[in-house]
Amino acid sequence: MSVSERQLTDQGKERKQQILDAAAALFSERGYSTTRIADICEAAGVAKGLFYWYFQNKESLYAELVRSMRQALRRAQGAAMAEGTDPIDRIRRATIVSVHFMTEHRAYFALLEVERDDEIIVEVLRESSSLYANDAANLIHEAQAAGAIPEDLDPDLLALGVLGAVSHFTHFHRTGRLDGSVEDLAVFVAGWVTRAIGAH
Amino acid sequence: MSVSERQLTDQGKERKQQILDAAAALFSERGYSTTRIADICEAAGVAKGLFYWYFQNKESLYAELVRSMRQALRRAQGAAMAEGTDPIDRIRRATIVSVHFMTEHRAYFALLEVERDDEIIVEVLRESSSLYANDAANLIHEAQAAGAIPEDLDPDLLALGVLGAVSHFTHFHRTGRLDGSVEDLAVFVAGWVTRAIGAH
Amino acid sequence: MSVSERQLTDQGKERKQQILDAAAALFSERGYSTTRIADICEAAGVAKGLFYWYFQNKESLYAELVRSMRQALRRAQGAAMAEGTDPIDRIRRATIVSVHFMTEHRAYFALLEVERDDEIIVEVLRESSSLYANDAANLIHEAQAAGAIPEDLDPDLLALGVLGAVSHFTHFHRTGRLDGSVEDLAVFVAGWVTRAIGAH
Amino acid sequence: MSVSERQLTDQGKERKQQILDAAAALFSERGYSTTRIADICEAAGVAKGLFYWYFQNKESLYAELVRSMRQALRRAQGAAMAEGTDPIDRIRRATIVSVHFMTEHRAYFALLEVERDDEIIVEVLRESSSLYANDAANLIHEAQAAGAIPEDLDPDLLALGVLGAVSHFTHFHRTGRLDGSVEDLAVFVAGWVTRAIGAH
DNA sequence: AATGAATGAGGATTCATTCAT
DNA sequence: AATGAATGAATCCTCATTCAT
Repeated sequence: MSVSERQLTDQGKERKQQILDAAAALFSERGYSTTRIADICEAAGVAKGLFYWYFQNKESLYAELVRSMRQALRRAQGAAMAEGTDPIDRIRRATIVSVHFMTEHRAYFALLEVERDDEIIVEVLRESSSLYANDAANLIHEAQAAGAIPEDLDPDLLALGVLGAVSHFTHFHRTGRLDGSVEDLAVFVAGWVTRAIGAH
Repeated sequence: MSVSERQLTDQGKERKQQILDAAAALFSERGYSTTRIADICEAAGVAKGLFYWYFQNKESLYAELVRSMRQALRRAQGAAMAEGTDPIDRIRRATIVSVHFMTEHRAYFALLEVERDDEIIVEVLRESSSLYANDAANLIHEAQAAGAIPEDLDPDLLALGVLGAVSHFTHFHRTGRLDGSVEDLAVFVAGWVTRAIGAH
Repeated sequence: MSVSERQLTDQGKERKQQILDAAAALFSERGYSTTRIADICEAAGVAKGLFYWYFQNKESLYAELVRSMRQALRRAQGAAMAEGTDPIDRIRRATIVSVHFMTEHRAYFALLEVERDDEIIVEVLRESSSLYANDAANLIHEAQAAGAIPEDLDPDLLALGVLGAVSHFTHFHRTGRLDGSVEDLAVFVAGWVTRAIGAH
Repeated sequence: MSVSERQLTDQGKERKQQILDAAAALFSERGYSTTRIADICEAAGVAKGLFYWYFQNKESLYAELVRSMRQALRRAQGAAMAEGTDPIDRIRRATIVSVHFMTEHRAYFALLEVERDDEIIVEVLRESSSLYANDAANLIHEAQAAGAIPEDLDPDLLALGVLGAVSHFTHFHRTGRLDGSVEDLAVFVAGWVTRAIGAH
């Protein structure tokens, strides 16, 4: 019976989470390739061999980490975009929520910036980011229809811009190049994207 | 005699460049840690031992690659920012030039996105990006003094935003998520940052 | 209470046999060291931990397999050798029976050809083969006394020859290098050894 | 440049042979799977990493060992079979030479009896044995045409018998179950196969 | 009896770096 | 300058065996 088709007990799920958490912390702190499986296990307080009871290998642990984080972010964004009807306002809210979420879970989001060599991981990352870009593009389109954003701007490009802005500003925050409060940063980023997409 | 103080002949410089080029191609294609020194030497057509005649180690080769690329970009930006006197216009020009430059030398700029585990590499990258951010901040400051940008926006944040926008739009281009011409993209990005910094 | 002195219920004996059968099949198919205990348990449909309720370890399972097979072969040979009084004829019969038996239980006899690294396994194998060689040597001796086999041939060498012939012809059969019927093969081998021991 | 396409210098060939010899000794002494690559390197007096300069992995070292030994045996047999014109005599000579050769190089031939799990190795072994069987079959055929061997015996089966006899008797010798001189053994085996193939 | 999680020693392999020539 | 052989630390992963339940 291979790892993936293993049916976990409640205790098993907990153990697995322990390992995931330990890995997330170490990856974001010292990087992916610098973190040894032995380190992860030690941090989680389990034997080295147990790692392979729960995960196929290092890479698949990483993929799982990224996937779970993406889901959480998606939920937060979804909630923010659902409220209100003004599309511009919803983009603003989603931006603010995203900045908060990504700075709060900095350990997890730092993971997105480690090594992007492996095909599988590249795939997961791309998939994960395009979801948000899609949502944003839809909202922008809506806003353009309502006359709130100039029609001559490509909605897909604008959406990528929004996505990139959030990820870049939180990146700067993560790497210690910003010192104000997260609250202020979120508002600033929301303002930045609002202006950038040409909203009036 | 250590590597750094070695006096290279013309032929030596060529040889070294061969290695640098091979490394750049491989790094950007398969990533930093996935590329072995043996691969680089094979691609450059030299023996493995020769690598250490020209470079201290793998890390310092990387640093050299990044540094040389930064200098080239700097020159291009410098020329663009020097022309004209309107600060906003100079930001626009620098943005356009940067987008062009970074997409033209995509192999090199992909290097900036490899994993950032090693302290030295992190340092080189940070140093390299802050130069541009600095220039931008100065221009923005100037524009604010001239009343072309609202005073209540933090110039440093805006500068980071400009830097981030250029780097993420070219990233999307590099990873194949944009299909229009580079010309169009550069103009779009210039527009994006102009609006985002609140220029009127 | 150690494994060996465990008193098994009927159901227990069945379970144990399930494991033995699964192991025999896997060993002969993929070899001893390539077969993991986990594989055996999965094939037998029991949990990994249960293995150690019935067996001391992997090696002793193997020894048990070999021993039980040897006994069965011994019984078959014994019956064949008991009938009739002509020693040469008894060797022929035993040979024919052995070839039949070993080809019928090919899965089991393939086990004898796994690697022989472990001391214990070597011991079991040697013990097992020398019994047959002994029987054969006695018959040959008898035949020599009766003038049916030249006295100048060493009976022990001849006996080993008989043993070897049976085992290698069935080996060739097992590995697919012979295609005729088992019936024919058995007769051929009997003829081969009869001639080889110099019977007239 | 992968291992196989590496062009070795004279010194390199020597080094490689050192490793091969050390491996042969260890394999035959303690078995294939029990011998670690670290052991081989230690015995050969080289660093662990160097192993992979000369060999792809453990398995391919083994295959190379088997191949080289087969060639040597083939040469010896070839010489023996070439002399004289009587086919039966040539089989006798080849048998005697083989027994001598295989007992002299016992370390190498013991290798044929270790682990046969891996596909590649099975292939090498089969290939290696079928060459000899082929030669023998041809000689037997010739002898049958000349009326020296009964026509009703299948020459291919007889040839396998010859092959098996040589390998079994030398196996018994190797494992210490025979104590006479090699000279005597060789003569005995030659007699055994001569009688067994029905020569008169 | 039975389960499946947990342990940890062990071994193969990689690869940056050094060295003799 | 150049070569390619040599080194050995580092690390992933396997798997027999034990343990708690």
